Amino acid sequence: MQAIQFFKALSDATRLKIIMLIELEGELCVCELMAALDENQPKVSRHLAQLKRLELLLDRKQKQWVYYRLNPALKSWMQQVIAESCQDSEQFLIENKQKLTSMADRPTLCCD
Amino acid sequence: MQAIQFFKALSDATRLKIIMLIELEGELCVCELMAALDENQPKVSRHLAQLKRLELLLDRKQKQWVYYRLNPALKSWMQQVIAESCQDSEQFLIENKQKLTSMADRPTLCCD
DNA sequence: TTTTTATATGTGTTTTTTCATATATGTAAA
DNA sequence: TTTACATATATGAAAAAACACATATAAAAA
Repeated sequence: MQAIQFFKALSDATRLKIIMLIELEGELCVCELMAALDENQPKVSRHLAQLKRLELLLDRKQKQWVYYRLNPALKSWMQQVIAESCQDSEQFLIENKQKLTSMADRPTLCCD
Repeated sequence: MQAIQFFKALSDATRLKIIMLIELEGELCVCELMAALDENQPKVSRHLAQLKRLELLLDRKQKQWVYYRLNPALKSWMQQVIAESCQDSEQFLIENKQKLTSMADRPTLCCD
């Protein structure tokens, strides 16, 4: 992936928040992202599909849930950008982290 | 400036190239950017105005030219992002660097 | 099997972004 | 002053992106 595509992927608030929340949590499924972002399912799903198509995210299906994680094959400067911008965006994410934590019936990852 | 605005600013090829060329050259005026990018004046000017409004660039007038440079007040992670993406974009910029170098009647900076 | 929950996608609309053309400003030289 | 040139801005059209709604698929539960 080229720099320009990378920046385009991060230039939408929904996608940027998805990337940052996954950076913080390691892995999140669609319904967790819906709760954290307080957005409807098709909207979240579409942005995830775009990020997957661009190979920023990988997905993995477990039972009825699809979990998304950052693609470890991302160029390292891009991984750094995600980590650094995330550190600088406490305020940008504060509500979303709160909503994720207080989500009802949050699926558990512990048991494969 | 927040991360989202920063990524939006870099998400257009013309703006990204402007930023990268200025990173490489230190300072460039509108007519040099027109030559390097092979784009018309209003287009270059509009993107420069946007980058200046976002405080990514500062400008300075000398004779009839307006020179643009990176704003040194930019957060350091943002400066790093510019430097790193620039290093990773040799191919993206190769024609533009060539066109800048071979520009006819390129204004000189030496004499204030 | 039927129902429920989770996720994905097709379609039409709205919003945002980009761009070309026209116009304006400011400076320097004639 | 006028003119010429470099640069800046305004406006409307076109293109691209994001959106909502409806529907489709798939897996789990009843």
